[in-house]
Amino acid sequence: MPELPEVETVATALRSHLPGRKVTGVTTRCEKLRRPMPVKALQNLINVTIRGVRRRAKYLLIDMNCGQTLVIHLGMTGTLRLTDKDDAAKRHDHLDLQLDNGECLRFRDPRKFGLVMVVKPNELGEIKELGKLAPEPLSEEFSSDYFYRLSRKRTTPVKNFIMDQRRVVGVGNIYASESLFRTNIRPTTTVGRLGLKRCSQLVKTIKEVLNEAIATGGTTISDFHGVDGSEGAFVRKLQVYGRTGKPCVKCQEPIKKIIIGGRSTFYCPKCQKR
DNA sequence: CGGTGGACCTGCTGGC
DNA sequence: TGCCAGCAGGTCCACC
Repeated sequence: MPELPEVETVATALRSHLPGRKVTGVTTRCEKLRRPMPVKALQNLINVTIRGVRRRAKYLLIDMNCGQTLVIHLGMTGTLRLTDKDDAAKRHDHLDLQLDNGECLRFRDPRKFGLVMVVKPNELGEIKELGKLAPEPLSEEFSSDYFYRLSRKRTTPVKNFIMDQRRVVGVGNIYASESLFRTNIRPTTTVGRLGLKRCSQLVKTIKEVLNEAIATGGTTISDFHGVDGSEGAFVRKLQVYGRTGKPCVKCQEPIKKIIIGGRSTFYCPKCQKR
């Protein structure tokens, strides 16, 4: 799925297309994703103009002129595309917003782990999904001190910790493995045992990896792509993710794959220390 | 509260 | 060639 860089890539693209456009029609083809499709609230967006597009964590926030915000989470397999209004919808195209320029914002999500909500912006913090979110990883609030303080006495593996959206948002399974590889930290390491120096390196590296991924338009694994269908280029910079058995780019040792917290995790057993 | 494991969905693929 | 277990970028909830 889309982790922060992929969502940011989508948000940036939408920002240059959507603001000022008026919604002329809404079509829903699915009753329930992670939550029930808010059909009525979506219908109320007809004839409303789009004010702007923001991102918070892995959520896309499309602010409307009526004072409502359309919240979309892409889950594992969600995509947003701008299509021509005449393009026939395919299986798993769950939501269309027709626009006044003849285009259509189309949300597709085969696995239905995504989320569509319509809320008032001042209620964003009260929504369960958005209320408990941690600082943005690219903000100053996500600092070495913050990380060090928060991780003391925590016994969870460092990989789980950096993927926990209550500690820092936006880091998912790919960038977690990549960030730990670059800092030579083994994913299984108990986070509370990392010293300030390694915490500091990890924080810095997470920012670096996310920024690089944003700069290259994200990572395309199977079905992520930009709103125009383009593919993310960060996939070519992956050093451990999905490289089981292949030589480590630093030491040639075969990359190992293990399961942590139910998720595939990749690391170099020689470079990455406990 | 903290940590873990399963559930939620559908589609693709690797290995027999 | 064909089948199916296993796996997929996320989040939530129940349980210890």
